[in-house]
Amino acid sequence: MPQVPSTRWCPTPEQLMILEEMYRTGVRTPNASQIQQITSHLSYYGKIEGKNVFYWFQNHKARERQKLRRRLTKQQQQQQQSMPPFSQHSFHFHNLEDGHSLPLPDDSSQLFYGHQMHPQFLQHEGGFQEPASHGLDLLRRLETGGNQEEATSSSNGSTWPCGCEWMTLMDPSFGERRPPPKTLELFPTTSTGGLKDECSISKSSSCSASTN
Amino acid sequence: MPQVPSTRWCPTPEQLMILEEMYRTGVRTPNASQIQQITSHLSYYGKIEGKNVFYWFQNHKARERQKLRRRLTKQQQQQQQSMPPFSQHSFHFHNLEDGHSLPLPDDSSQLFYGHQMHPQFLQHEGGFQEPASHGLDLLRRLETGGNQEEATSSSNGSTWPCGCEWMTLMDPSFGERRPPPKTLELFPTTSTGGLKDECSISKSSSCSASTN
DNA sequence: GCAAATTAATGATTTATTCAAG
DNA sequence: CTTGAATAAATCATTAATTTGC
Repeated sequence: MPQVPSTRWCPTPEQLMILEEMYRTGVRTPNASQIQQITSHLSYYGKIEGKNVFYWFQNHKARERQKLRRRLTKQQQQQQQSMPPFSQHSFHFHNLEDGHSLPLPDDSSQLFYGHQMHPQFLQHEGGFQEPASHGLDLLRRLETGGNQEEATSSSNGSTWPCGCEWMTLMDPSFGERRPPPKTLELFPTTSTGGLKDECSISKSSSCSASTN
Repeated sequence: MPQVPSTRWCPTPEQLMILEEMYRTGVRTPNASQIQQITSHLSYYGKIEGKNVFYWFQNHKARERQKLRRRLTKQQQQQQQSMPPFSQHSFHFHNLEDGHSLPLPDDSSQLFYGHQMHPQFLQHEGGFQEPASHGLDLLRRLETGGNQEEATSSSNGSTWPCGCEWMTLMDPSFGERRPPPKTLELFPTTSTGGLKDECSISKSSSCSASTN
């Protein structure tokens, strides 16, 4: 019996395919409600949570970029090697192995691209016998119209589309796995122990308690 | 009237003082429920959200570390300058301006330190006439005992103490500010436009759709 | 004294890096 | 070795301090 519930999400092929298609279509950094929607759609194909979707886009974006970068620096290095050894300095300071800021294809918006997407959208050869239409029209609705947020940002007004998050979990419906019987680890692994702080209550705050 | 509601959180002096004291006491990376608690405690002194607490610890930790790092590198440079110019090479590769991985005082736990804290804890000279005891015993309860999570992690089992988050906002009670009438900016500033993707549905996933 | 202009702090996001499961 | 998860670093952006000319 599956007594070790496997700690991390394992995407099903369908989920993966849809995510990749969304990425190809331009989705890079979906915001909270978009993630919510994507999650519920993908949950049709298997267990999934919002954070999985979030992390997936983060990682995929980063690693695509990384792939590109490696490819470019490799090219550069080959060019460098094919040059006379004189011109080999001129770096030496700054980017020694990673090319810190290259103009790479990034997301250009917090929102989905509005441009017309490939209309065939995953309908090429029907890789799965799953009711692909199910996830499909939902996704399409995501991209074209049905956003009803943008005025429903409840608490603050700042949309805070991403970045941090927790507090209340979102979907206690999908997963129902019990926590692994960890032994209440107070000092997980890197117990540097001695606290050794260096902070100082430097200055009292600036803006006094105005209701703003 | 305050028609421009100010987009970002401005901590009150009390909030700031409490946060700094918690930091000094060893709190570095509180997890979701801890942030929840801290937030509700601090909300006594003014409007605040969970993400504010999260960001505060992130930033404070990072900037303390940065301060230390700068101090150290400055020392190093001075030492370097007071040396004969022979020994000036020996870096040149790796950390050229930031000392990428120094053994700095970091958080040593996801949880609060259990060690005995200064028992006076903010009770030195009563900087504020606020009922300081209010936030105080609450904080103390945070540090010593009253965690009832660790078994209440609802959805997945992974505590996922931090990192990302959104979906459902947590405290719609504190803030009640309307969203600033932003003009629905679809392409914020850096409209790189062309999408230029480079992705490839590289490989189908590994684990098939097991319910796990 | 006081605003406009500049600079410094710091709240909020994004990106890079690291860890660890499989 | 791939990749989900998490953390740290870098960056952006806004607000407060501070300076400067009047």
